[in-house]
Amino acid sequence: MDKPVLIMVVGPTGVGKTALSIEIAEYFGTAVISADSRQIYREMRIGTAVPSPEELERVPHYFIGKLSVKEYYNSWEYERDALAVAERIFRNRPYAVLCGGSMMYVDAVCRGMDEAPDISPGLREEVCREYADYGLEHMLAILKELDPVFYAEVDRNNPKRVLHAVEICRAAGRPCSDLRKKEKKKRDFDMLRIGLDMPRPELYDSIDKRVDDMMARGLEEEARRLYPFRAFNALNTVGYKEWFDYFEGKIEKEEVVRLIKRNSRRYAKKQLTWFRKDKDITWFHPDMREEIFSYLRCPKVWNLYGAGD
RNA sequence: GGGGAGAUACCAAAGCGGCCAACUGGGGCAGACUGUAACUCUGCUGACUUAUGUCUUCGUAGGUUCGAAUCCUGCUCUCCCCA
Repeated sequence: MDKPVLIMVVGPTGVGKTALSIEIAEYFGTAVISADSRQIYREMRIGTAVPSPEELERVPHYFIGKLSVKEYYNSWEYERDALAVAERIFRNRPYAVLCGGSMMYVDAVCRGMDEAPDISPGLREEVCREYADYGLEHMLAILKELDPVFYAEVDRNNPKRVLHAVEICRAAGRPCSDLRKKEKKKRDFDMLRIGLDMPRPELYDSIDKRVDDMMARGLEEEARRLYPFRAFNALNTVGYKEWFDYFEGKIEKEEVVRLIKRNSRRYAKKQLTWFRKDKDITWFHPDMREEIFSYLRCPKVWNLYGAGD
């Protein structure tokens, strides 16, 4: 019962996770660990809605602007790094706040990623080329041979998943299904999961407004600066990739804005789908500050009577 | 006032006698997803309901036909051209 507590604030993009997480961190006198796979890149600020300088002043933040878009990073590394940071915070504080909408990063902390080999750029390229030259059917045949178990369960329409499985099998020298364990990893802290959600029209409206705000603050310029790096995975991101088509004269500027809004809405939906599966999350409307804080002070009572939905 | 074109599901837009509950796109909804994940992939989108089921739809009211979104007539509305 004396374990430290990781307070997690999750939810779709644009609900207001940042503001809440800072309030919570201030209240408990602790720091915010960002679980956002794009705010981690320092060149992407406007389009990823990083906390403002004032907000960053209020409370220590981790994983904001830590990397360059040219650096490779993944959820496995995030798990390792985030746990290390949490441990450091817990050395002299009983609480920490984890805030983010990157499903897989949150999962990495909650459940943990299984061991897997590193994929060298060379191998990745090789597999990509095979796919380009011979097609998905060919890659499926390879996977079937390397790992019949995984072959049976992959989404065979999904090239990315298939290719990645092939990569892992080759790099590991054994079936990738061998590497997957079904249990969650043990963590030496408790977790309190707060989900933020609001009625869909309200959420979509908030997203639209935020995109307009990004436009006003110079998103186009930011994207233009990053255009040379478009091939890096970091730039395969809503709010940036749409611009690249515009820079190449493929679409109009109005269309860019429309697409960013739409893709943000879709992203928000995917996040909700993902987080809904986690039955340990207690959901709140972001305006329910009193309820949220009383839940944080006394989570057991809330769990007893059921909070949120 | 005269002539012409058109009215299709949330929007746009195909269909022009049966294979149509109706192509396609947009928008939306739902879901999958353990090392690229703001990625990548899937399903649904008339209702009831989930089945190779029933019912109600293609401006509206009638008609022709075994059978109509598709043909004919009246009406309503929209658009374009000439006055």
